[in-house]
Amino acid sequence: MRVMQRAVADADKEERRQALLDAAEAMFVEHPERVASVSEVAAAAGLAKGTVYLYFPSKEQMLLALHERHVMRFFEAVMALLDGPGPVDFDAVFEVTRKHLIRMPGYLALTSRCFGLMEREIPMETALAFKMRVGQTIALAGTALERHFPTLAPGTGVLVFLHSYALIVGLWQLLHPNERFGAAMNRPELRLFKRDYEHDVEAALRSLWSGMTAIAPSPPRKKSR
Amino acid sequence: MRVMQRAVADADKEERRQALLDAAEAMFVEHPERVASVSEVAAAAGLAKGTVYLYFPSKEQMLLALHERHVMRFFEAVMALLDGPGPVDFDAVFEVTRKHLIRMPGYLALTSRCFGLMEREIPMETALAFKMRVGQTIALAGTALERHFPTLAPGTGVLVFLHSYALIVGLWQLLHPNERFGAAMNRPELRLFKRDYEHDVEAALRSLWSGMTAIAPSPPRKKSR
Amino acid sequence: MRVMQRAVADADKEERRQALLDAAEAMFVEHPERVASVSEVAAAAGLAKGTVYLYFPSKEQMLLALHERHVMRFFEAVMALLDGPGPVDFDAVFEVTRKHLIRMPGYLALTSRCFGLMEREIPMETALAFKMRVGQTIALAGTALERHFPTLAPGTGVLVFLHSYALIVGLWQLLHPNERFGAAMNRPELRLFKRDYEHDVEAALRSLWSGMTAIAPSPPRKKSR
Amino acid sequence: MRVMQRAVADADKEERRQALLDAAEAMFVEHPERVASVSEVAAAAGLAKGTVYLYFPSKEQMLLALHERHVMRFFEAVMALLDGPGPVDFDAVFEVTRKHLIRMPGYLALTSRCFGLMEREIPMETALAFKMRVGQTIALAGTALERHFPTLAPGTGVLVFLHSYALIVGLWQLLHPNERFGAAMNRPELRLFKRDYEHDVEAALRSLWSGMTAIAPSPPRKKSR
DNA sequence: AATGAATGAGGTTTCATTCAT
DNA sequence: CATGAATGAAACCTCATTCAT
Repeated sequence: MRVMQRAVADADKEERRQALLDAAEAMFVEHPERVASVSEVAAAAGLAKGTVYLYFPSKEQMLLALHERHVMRFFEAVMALLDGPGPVDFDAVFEVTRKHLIRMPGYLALTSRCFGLMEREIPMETALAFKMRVGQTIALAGTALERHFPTLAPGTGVLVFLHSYALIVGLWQLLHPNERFGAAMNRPELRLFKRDYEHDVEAALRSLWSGMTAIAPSPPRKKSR
Repeated sequence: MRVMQRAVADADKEERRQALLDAAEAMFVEHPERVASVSEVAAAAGLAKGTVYLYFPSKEQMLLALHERHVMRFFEAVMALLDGPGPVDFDAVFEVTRKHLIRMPGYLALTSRCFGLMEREIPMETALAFKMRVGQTIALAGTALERHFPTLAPGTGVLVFLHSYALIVGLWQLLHPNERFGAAMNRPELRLFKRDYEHDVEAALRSLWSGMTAIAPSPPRKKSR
Repeated sequence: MRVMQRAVADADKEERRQALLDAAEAMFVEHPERVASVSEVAAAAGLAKGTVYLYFPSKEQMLLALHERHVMRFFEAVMALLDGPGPVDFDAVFEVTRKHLIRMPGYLALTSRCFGLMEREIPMETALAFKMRVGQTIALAGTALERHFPTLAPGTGVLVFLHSYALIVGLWQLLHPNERFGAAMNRPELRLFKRDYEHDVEAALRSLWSGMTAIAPSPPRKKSR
Repeated sequence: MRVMQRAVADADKEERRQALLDAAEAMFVEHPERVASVSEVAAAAGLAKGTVYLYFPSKEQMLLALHERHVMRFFEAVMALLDGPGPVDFDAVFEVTRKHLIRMPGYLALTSRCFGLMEREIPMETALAFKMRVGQTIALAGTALERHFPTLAPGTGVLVFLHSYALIVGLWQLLHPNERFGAAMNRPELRLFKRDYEHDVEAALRSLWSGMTAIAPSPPRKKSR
């Protein structure tokens, strides 16, 4: 029985908690189509199954914590941009989005797989607390966004995030590259699905934002990949 | 052992197949948060568990068939509109969308739950064939759409459908009403999530289309609910 | 995968159900100190783990069913005696008791292990229904007993069974032969526990009955083993 | 990490040991239907899980120690009565029994739950030593009892204790009030199980003793509750 | 001595799928 | 064709025990 180094200090424990989330995320990146079992996650973190339950009350709550980490990191970055000194336009926001959301491989897999899935077996109070934390964060970001886009009516900033988020997640589900099909995707009939997800999402978001903010839906100034 | 009337003629068999899909759909409508088990579906169709496997090679493929039926019915309706005699604008398309997609409760639950989920255990050829059929249908609809919206560049009609579809599915996941929270959703901090899905989706689609077709993102002429 | 002969007819199913109870009982006889796992019971019955759940909704309910079978068989035998043509005295009742209760190896092990243990995880309605069935059976036997022991005040016949039962179970727990101690039990200090359970239980019951029925607590007419 | 004051002196250690037993007993009183986990017991004693293993080699042996404490305290009280100056009759002994055994809520729960259960994983020598200590104590009490009940044949005093003990434990298992059934216990079919345990046990013991000592099974002189 | 983080065997239950009837 | 009994691979979670700190 090989026993892992113990996390005694609170900081160490937090680190280990994060390591478990890292492991779970890695499993999602590797196999976006399935939710790893608890033992797999534990093994990936170099820990034993039971140890996971020292850090999370249940598997579902571990996944919820991972999801929250994703969301919060994204909005931290958004807020850093919006509260920062520089000018903010669609491209700036999209840049943050691309980095923290679109290109984070585990993010969308978890998000789309666990919407609703997660809120089933999770204690209601836990689920509500999660929703409240996230809701307030998004509300803040929405308000901040309105400061930079004067055409946004008050209260619609939050909608921009909501709709954009939905579009990103939805498109990912439609288009996310599926390696298993490999060369077969080159058949002409499948052209439709062999799209460049990142490019598409940018175009779609630009359209959406242009509709919502009445800015011109001009094409990106440069190829943005 | 009560034995169901046997389906001998091909037409009877098709009918029974559809009955199974109907049953599966009904289960989704009733419990959008979980995938019914095979025996539940069979029982709901008045058949026995084993019989399902006479009509579908696996559970996953049954769900895929249901999904395909959804998609095809929607696009049939879209094509009927686009190929019909009348004028076509956003509102007309949205009306079809509302009826065949947004208000079909089982549709979105299945779609969001099974994107990717399904492609896992499904034989590659089956999955590809499905994708090809759907892809061609969407391509046709896209071309037809371009005839009615002259501002759409060639090849972008299909994108309108793709992006709209993504937006609808994504928003549903974010906002679809979750009965289990009940009164708790009235807390002010949760205001953000207590939205009117149908109204939001119309607004979001209007914004997206306005961006994509350069039509004016004007509000609906009348309250559209 | 070796598949067991299928039980299709209701009679076959009941037989298989009984076979599972037999298997569970056999495990108790072999290892009275532990409750066998579901797989062990299934394997002992020549079935797969999952099959057990076709016949019992849960492990606990299987054990409860076994317990009920024990109790019912015992009271059937008692009723056969009490309703029979012959005269009935303590010795006659004890003889039935010895055969169906004291010498049934799995009976007492299960009973003492599962009193209270079982009623924890069992649906309340199930537990109540069980109690009601058993309660009525004992009440019947109590009334029948009063017919044969005129000194029993009305309503006390049932108490005779209750107290006797308690005495038997309690004594078994104190004295049931524990093979693991083997020769060590011969140490003089352990003389107290190296009793003859069956003989003791007879003496104790005789004392109890003599007190309850005011019959003479005379020793058995002949060595009763 | 809050570290408890260390127990260095032997007296302190014994005190801590007793505190653990107190805690375990308290858990039994609170939840007679389940055996508390080691960490629950430790927490109830204000100690950490690992500390338990400084005082007891295993959980089972801790429970055995608690059981032994119960038994010994009871027999101490019995001996105090029997060796005391006053006259001794059934009522006097029953009074001690009621106080130290019948009304000790944790006592019977532990006893019935752990008979046999405990002797499984306990080293044989430990189990034997326990049995020997208890055996000698009971033997002493039995002899003392014979001094007060001249009708008891030599060597039968110990049997009175053994059988009484069995009756008390057995009846408790049958009748101990089960709160979870609540109002449902008022159904007429369940009348049988809705007995007054303490009253019943007195009546049963009186019958048993009357049979064993040939004293008259007269009812208690006054309502004994 | 005291702690509590880490372990992992062990147990119950679900359910997609097979196949004898 | 239709049935549903049988299967057994997963999966989650608990908790007694160990041992580094």
